[in-house]
Amino acid sequence: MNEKDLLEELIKVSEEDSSLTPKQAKILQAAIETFAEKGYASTSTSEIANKAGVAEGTIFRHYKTKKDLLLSIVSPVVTKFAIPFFADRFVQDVFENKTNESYEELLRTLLMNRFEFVNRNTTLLRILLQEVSLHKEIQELFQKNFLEKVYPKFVEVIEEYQNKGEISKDIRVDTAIRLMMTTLIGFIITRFIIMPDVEWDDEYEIEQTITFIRKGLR
Amino acid sequence: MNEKDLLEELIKVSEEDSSLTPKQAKILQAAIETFAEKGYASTSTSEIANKAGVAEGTIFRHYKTKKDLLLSIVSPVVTKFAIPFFADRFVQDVFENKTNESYEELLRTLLMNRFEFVNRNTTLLRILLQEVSLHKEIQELFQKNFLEKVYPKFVEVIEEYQNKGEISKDIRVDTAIRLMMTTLIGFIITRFIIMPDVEWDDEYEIEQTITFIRKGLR
DNA sequence: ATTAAAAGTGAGTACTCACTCACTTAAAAG
DNA sequence: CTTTTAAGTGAGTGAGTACTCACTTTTAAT
Repeated sequence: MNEKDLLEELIKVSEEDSSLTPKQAKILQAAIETFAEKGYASTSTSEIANKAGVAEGTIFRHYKTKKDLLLSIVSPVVTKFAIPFFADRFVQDVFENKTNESYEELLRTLLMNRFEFVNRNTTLLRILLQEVSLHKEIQELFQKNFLEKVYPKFVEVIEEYQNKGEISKDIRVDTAIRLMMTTLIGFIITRFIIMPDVEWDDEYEIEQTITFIRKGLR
Repeated sequence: MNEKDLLEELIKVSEEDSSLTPKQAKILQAAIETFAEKGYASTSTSEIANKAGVAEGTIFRHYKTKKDLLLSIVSPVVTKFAIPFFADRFVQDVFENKTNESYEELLRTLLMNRFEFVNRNTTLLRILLQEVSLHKEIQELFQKNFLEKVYPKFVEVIEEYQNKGEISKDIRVDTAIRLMMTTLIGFIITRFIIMPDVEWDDEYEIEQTITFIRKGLR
């Protein structure tokens, strides 16, 4: 049901201009399902072809290698996960001092934003987490996006709210970023990857997580 | 250099009574190195045999299947990571109300204890993290150890310190455990797996992490 | 010294792997 | 309608793959 959602999202994302053929979409869908279930290395191209209802050669018409197929799935997830961290209008306003809102609102927006993203793309995140440690191409993508897009913005935020007195000046900026991010990401991974089957009171957990960070850094 | 440490630790652990032959130790060492580097599925038994200086058949003399070899490496890590969470004497004292120390000391002991363990066994943790999502045998081991060994102890701790007024009673016990654990584990994984190459002021980071949790849950 | 059990070997087995290529079919361009 | 380009096919290929087994060597027990 939400399989379609994520595929649509990927289709939109992975090929900026050119659109995919129906068979190519089928290949992506089959690859995503199988990679998530058995891992990249244990998935054979013949299995993907079978599941997609396509000849094996068709895969290699569109993707030079099997690894190419993996990267075409995983790369847009990395960038999409990093970039919109700060694409939200409210967040941009905060950065440009257009609001006097406390950073509680910033945290909430940030967390809910990424929460929804992962909720819609759990399968893709699972593949990403499984493969990131084995493929340096993915690691480099991660590093590039983090260093260029996410990290500098976080430094701004922390420093600004240190000046406003909402974050303690006793804590180093890098340490504050680390604590904030591991709490946010730790929550999302626990919620969707480690324990997706238990019943979650999402609203409550989100609020408690925000409070935890606020009080922890104060 | 610390490769020997971890192997020795594993040897002690993996075979409770019987000792390993030299060749079997070589096999384990080679398997650990290669699994960590390329992942379990992309490592061939012939490669392990080569690196260990052993005939391929020797591997299967000691381990029924390749997966058996993986589990013999990973299983003791799971239990060793979970059990001594509370094996430390001080921590036991705390549980049995033999001390009036604040839970700041509990947190510090807990964190430093696990910090040192992972420091000595980073390679093994890397393999564990890589493979846990693909092998339900490992997942079950995890779940069993967590539910039986770690979780109940954590419930005790949280409730006790809620009564002592060091942890807010407004927060659900499960939520407090989640926030505490993701912060601790998030730090350790960031420190040793994600960013092992940057220079860390470990003492500082440990203290800040403890302060963060304390203030966050208060 | 003899026997029995365990450890070690490496060629062999049946099978799977990612990838190729000569070819057919469909779509787009002129 | 004709030509060009792209999409799709599937049998074929050589290089592995995990694992077996008949055999040799080493160790331990009597």
